[in-house]
Order: sequence, then structure tokens, then C-alpha cells
Amino acid sequence: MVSPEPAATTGTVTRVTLADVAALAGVSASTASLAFSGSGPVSDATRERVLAAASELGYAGPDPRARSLRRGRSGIVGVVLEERVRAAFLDPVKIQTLDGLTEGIAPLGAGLLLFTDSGDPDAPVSLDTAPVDAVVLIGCSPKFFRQVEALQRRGIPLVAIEGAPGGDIPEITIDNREATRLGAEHVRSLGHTDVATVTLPFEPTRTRGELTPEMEAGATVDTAVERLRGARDVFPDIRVGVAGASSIEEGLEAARLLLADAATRPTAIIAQSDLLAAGVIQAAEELGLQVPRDLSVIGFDGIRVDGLQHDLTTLVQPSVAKGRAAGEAIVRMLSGEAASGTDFTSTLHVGDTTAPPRA
Amino acid sequence: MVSPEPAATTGTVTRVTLADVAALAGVSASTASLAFSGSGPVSDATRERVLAAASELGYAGPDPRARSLRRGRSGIVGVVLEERVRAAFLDPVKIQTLDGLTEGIAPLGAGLLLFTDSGDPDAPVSLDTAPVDAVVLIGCSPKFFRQVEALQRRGIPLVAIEGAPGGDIPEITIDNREATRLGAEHVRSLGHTDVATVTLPFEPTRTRGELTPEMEAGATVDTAVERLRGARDVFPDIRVGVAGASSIEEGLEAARLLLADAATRPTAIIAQSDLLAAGVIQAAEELGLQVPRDLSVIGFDGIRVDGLQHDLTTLVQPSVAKGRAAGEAIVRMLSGEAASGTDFTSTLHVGDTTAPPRA
DNA sequence: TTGTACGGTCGAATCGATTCGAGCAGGCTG
DNA sequence: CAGCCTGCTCGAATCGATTCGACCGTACAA
Repeated sequence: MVSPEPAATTGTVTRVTLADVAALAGVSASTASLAFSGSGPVSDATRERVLAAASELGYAGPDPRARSLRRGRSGIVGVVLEERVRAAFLDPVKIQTLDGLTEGIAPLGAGLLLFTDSGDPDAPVSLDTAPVDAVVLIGCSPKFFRQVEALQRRGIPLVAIEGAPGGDIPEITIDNREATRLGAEHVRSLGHTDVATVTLPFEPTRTRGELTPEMEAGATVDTAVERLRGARDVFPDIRVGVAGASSIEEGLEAARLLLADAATRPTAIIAQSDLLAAGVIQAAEELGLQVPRDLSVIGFDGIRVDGLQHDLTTLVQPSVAKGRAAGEAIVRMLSGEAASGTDFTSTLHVGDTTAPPRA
Repeated sequence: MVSPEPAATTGTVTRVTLADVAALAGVSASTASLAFSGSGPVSDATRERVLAAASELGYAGPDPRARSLRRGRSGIVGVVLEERVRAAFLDPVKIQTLDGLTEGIAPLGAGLLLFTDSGDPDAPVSLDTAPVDAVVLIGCSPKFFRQVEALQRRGIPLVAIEGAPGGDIPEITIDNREATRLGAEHVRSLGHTDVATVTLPFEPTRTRGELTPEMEAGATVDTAVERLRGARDVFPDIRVGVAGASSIEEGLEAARLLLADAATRPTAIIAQSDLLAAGVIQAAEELGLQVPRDLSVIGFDGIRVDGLQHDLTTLVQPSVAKGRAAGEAIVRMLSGEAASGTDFTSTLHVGDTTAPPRA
């Protein structure tokens, strides 16, 4: 028997197809397909013949693109992050959320396709032209609403983790306001009355400094707003320093401003993230203040800040569990079940960075 | 005219297809396709008719899976990272590399599909069953060699960024040994003779402590080995502390051991990453040592360590450029051109963490 | 008036795999 | 012995889009 000529393709590479393998093995293409997928009965002898033919022709298995069309599944879950890669992955909470998501979708054997800002205005993010089975939006604004709707019309399951993307989408949330109120209540119960807060940015343009009414009214970032509300539930006149990002450096700068004048210095600072809290601690120690004796500091997130030599008092949010819950919702939706959102709660972890104010 | 019944699919959702839209608009499917893609001549009137029909039927645009099969392109580039998400993205160099990669592939309008360890041994990474146009391996061992070969047989372009994945693949590298030698030479030229080094882990199991001959012989992580060689080129008897990861915490622990005994304390420490260097600096300051007066510290990477209040002396590697180069190689290969690897060099940045040893 | 070029539309084939129902052979049971 | 069941294989249809060459009508130039 003569080896068949491999089928030609539109690319520059002549591609061996399953049909070529089947012909060489002397079986039908459907039998050859079963030999690779194992989804139907094939005798051992036939399977061996097919695999031998594949090996001889250098066939590397079924083409994933053809398979994804026929099966109606690509094995890919899209993840939307509005920022550039370099900004998104500086947030340990996002990293942990992503990690949980990979666990949640593990039953699917699916990969995560990143949709991030590429920095090129001529290459906008395009959710609805990628062959995905489902999409998870992490901390997204309504910016993608049109594309979200298009995906919904296509029956693509969507889940949002925090953010406010719009559309009737299952959402995974945490109790930003209530948790912050808990933390503020803890600070108050220690006896603090001179309290300040260092917040996350109120909008993506990332400004640092005083909080203005305009800034607050135009806020597009829900997290900062809700956490500030929780702090104000306990300390209505709390002094606010806005950070330009969630980072140690920004916490340091914001705290320097808040602590500069010894006469008006707060005895406690509520930071909206653990990284900001670490910066606050650093600023305090730079001024010769001891934490928590001279200044109590509380964070939010419950990540382990690399290099921080304190057991930070903080609101611990279940980042990994959020991601896992989103992944599990995706799995359910893809199997035809309904999925609703999940509201997670954060817990107060009292470490060594809070104490009663000095008499 | 009566609306046609939408074509039935194998899923639970009845899906509107381009054929339905074409029928309603009273044109052929090929004309309807051109109306969406704009890749051929369609009159304005015909296009409007098609778009109106699509809108009426709730058609969200061509199915990406069908499109990817017919076009032979999915618009997806796979990125292989051997670790779990939670470990991979703690490395700022990897984040910057990824960011550069998104820039490099921007002309393709492609997304990045992550292949990472999911933590589930029953769900192994599967490069060759995903509908990708190309694959980039970042810091990978030969672990995926079989799958790499399969992809090559399929004509899928592959590029490696550092690591040693095997196969005849274009590689993007940096001068780990030579750059470290440069840094060590700088330290020597300042007059230091009592020098130690804090290394990255020698194998993925991440052990911390003394470097044993067994550990060194069995090393699977090229980076640590090459950088140690560069240090030994200048200081053959350099004292070695192995860190369990590239983190501030691990640098701190390793440095504590190296600095514990004042009698044998080195006057300079060469750290294999900037994060490790930050930990070394913290350990020194913890002991009341001043940097660089009492201890000189040099890092590697040239990232800006969040919260570090020093201008670190370091070897600056072009992380973003590495990623961008890999992306550009992918673009070339996908357009039928040959691509070779790129060897990048790192540059010494002298900051305020190195000075001559005290007399 | 005739011939050519261009814009627009069409139908058939293609991309490469999977699914599904029909058919056959062999073995077992009543 | 006949009928039923099971394992295996096959061919046709399908997934839903794109490509390509043929065809038609209109306009313009010689």
C-alpha cells in the first residue's frame, strides 16, 4: 500500500490530517477518531494500527481547532483584567484569586486566557472574537458591557468577581463595607478616637492625595468606596489619604503626609490593603514611632506581605475561595445548571499591629 | 417573510448562525460573512440588511470556533509557566516579561492562554490539545519535551524565554553568568574580599540552607547555577547561602545565617535577585549594620522593589524587552519567516547599596 | 456600438474533526 | 436452531464559518 499524500492546507505547512492516518491504517476516519478519543468502542488491534499510522506520518493528534468546533467546547476560560499585565499582577489578591480560579475549573481541564490591556490603543480587548467556553471578569467596570451582552446572547457563561460590569451576571463578592466597619470597631474598642485612613485609588487614573468631593462622587472603583463607607460608619469624620495604587510605596507616601505633624497625628490608621498597611508601618518606624505602641495599624486582605516583620492586624478576605467559587460556578453553568453568585465575608485577624492608644 | 427557525446545536442553547442571518437578510451566507468581516466587497445597502437581520435574531457575530478552524488561526498564544499561578506571579521579572510579550504580539490581536500547574495531579498541563497559534515557554525544564515536539510537528511556532525546554526552539536568553561576574567585579574593585552570595533555589523543591555538592550537581534550575558561576569567576571561595524562593523573606533568612557571627561576617553580599537583596538589606539593618557602610549589597534584575528605601546596586536585565522579543519572534514565525533567538545582556546599575569596605 | 473593467453576489467546496444510526459478525441462551 | 445482544466498523451528516472562482450588471472608453 502506498502512503497517501497529506491533505493540503491554506497555511505554509503541509498538514497531516486524521483522514490521512485513517487511510494509511485502512480504517474509516470515524474509527480513527475513536482510536484517539477513546469515546467509543475500538478493538485493540485497530487502535494499534491507527497509532502506528499516526506515528509513521508524524501526526500529532487531532487538531484542537477542528475539535473545538465539532465538540462545541474549546477548553478555554477567558479572564478579563482591565489593567495591563504589569499592573494587574502587582496585586497579590488578584494573583490568589486567579490561583483559586485554576482550582475551580480544574474539572474542565481548561486553560485561562488572559484579556488585559496591551498598551496599544489600536488593539482593543476583544472578548467576543475569542473561542472561549466561558468568561470571568475580575474587578471590571461597565466598560465591556456591550461585549458581555454579546457573549450572553451566544450562551457563553459569565461570572464576575467583584467590580461592577453590568448585565445579569452571577457575582462573587466580599463584604467590603461591613468588614471595614468591623476593623474600625476593633480600633474604636481599643480606645482610639484620632483615626485616619489610607485608601485605594478611587478611579483608574490613580491619583494620590486628599480626597475631594468630586473624586468621591466620580468614583468608578467600588472597593475603595465601600471600604471608606465602613470606616465612616464608625468614624464619620475620619481623615482620608488617597493612595495612587495598592503598594507599600504608596502607603508610605500617604502615611508620611498623615503623620507629618505631631500635633495632629492620628493614633491609628486604617489602611485599605495590607500592602498599604506595610507602607504605613514603614513610615511610622521611619519617624521613630513604634507600632503598635505609638501608632496602631490595620490592613485589609490577609495576604502575607513579603518582608513584613509584624503579624498584621487585618481583615482576611478569602481570595482563593473567591476564585474557586467563580470557577465552580463556571463548571455548573457549562453543565447546564443555573449558578448564582456568592457573597463571602471577611474575618478580623488581630495581630501585633494594634493596641490601645498611649494615655 | 417569515423568520427562519434558528439552526439547532448540540448544546442546550439554540444558537443563531450566520446562515440564519443570511436567510433573513435574503443574501447568501458568503455575502453575510463578508458583511461581518469586511474582507471582500459588499454594498452598503446589503451590509445594512445583514446587520439588521443579525440584530433582529440576536446574532452576536461569527462563532470564533468555526472561524478559527476555517481561517487556520485562533488568535491565541499559549504561555507555559511550570509553577502554580500563586508562585509564578510572585516573580516581578516574570510579570514584566509577560507584559513585554503582550506588547510583542499586539500586532496579532492575540490573547495569552496560561498553562500553569493547577495543583491537581489528575489535570496535567496539556499544550497539544489547546487551539493555539503559537506557544512561549518561560523558564521551563525539559518536562514538556514530548508535547513541544508534537506542536512542532503541527507547525506551531515555539519560543523559549530562558529555561532549557529542549528541542530546536528559538531562545531568548540573558547573560546570567557574565552579568553576575560584572557585579562581582564591581564589588572586588571596591576592595571587598570577604564576600558571600545568596542564591535562588537550585531545584523546584525549594530548599533553603547550605549548598551541598549533591544539590549543585543535581540542579535543574539554570539561572541559579549560571549566576553562581559568575560570582565564582571572581570569588572562587565565595560563601553560599541558598534561599528557598526569590522573596524578601527568604533573603532575610539566608542573610541572617550569613551575618550571624560577627567574626566571620562578610563585608559584601551578592544576591541573585533584587527581592533577595532587599531581604539581605533588611537583615543587616536589623543587626544595626548600615548599608553600604558596614555591608555592601548587590542584586540582580533591576526591578523596583516595592517599599525599598535604597537605590539598589544591581544587574539590570531587560525583562520587558525579553518578552517583547519573544512576541516579535512569534509574529515573524506566524508570517512564515524564520526566527532565531536573542541573547540579551544586563547592565550594572551602581546605586547606594555598595561602597568600599570599612578599613 | 463594442469591449473591458470593476463592484457585487452567489454556490460549491473547504477547514478537520466528531457524532450517530445502520449494518454485520460472532457468541450465547432458550 | 433461531433470536437476541454486544462489540466493532462504517458512511453520511454535522459543526459554522470562510474562500474562491464564476457570473451578472453597469459604466466608461475607444
